Amino acid sequence: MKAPSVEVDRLFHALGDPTRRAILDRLVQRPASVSKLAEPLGITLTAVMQHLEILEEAKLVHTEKLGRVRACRLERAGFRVLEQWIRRHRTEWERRLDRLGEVLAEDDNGKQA
Amino acid sequence: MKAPSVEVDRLFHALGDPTRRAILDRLVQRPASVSKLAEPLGITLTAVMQHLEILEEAKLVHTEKLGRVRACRLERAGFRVLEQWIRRHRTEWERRLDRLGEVLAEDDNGKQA
DNA sequence: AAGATACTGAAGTATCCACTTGACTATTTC
DNA sequence: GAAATAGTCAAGTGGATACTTCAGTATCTT
Repeated sequence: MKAPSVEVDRLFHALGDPTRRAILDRLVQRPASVSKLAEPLGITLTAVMQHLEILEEAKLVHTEKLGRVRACRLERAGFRVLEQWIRRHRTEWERRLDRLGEVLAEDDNGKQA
Repeated sequence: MKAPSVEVDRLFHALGDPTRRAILDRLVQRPASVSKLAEPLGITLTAVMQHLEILEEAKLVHTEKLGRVRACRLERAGFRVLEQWIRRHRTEWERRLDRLGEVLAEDDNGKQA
């Protein structure tokens, strides 16, 4: 019954590339066309397109072709998946780390021998 | 003045692999040795070691060799980087998405023509 | 001390990934 | 309608990545 992690895979993979995070940072400022996005990145249009596909699959970006221009903007869904993943993990994670803290404190006492 | 993104790179890259997330999920339950981690994964010890190196570089896991066993446990730092990244981005992200929402609402009105 | 256990290191492989080139298509704009 | 613009498609390349095997090396255990 475990959720298929493919969604999370795609998300983290998308976020794992600095060029893609740069694109996101750019789109936070304002929506943009593919060529506007490519300009400061120093890579070809084609490469940007490929990044955009990955960002779209991760539901971090939505694009839409209007005339000859492809308009790109942020999408909410991907970011929600990220927040959910964190929320779902934070609790157990913190519990485990707290328990660890206790153990390590004991270790430190023991270490004085 | 931009923070070097190499830390975030490592983090998202580490989280982008399902085997590594499985290892983390395992370590949330309890600390474990390399072979205990390898057991349910169906891959070699060596492969697990390689994943562990990546998780260590991302500061998600700490390992320590005790006798002939390498003890693996969660580490706080990586998770903190993740939470910080989100916190730092959430605000602008939400602002942008809200503004988008307005624009899209307008579009929807316009669409009725 | 001999054997088992738990890794470790080096090297190899197959696949993926970011990126390119170059030829092409669809839209403006003149 | 010709030229410029904005993107698209197919194919290829080089370097990472996720593994593997196999031959060690420490560290228990008996």
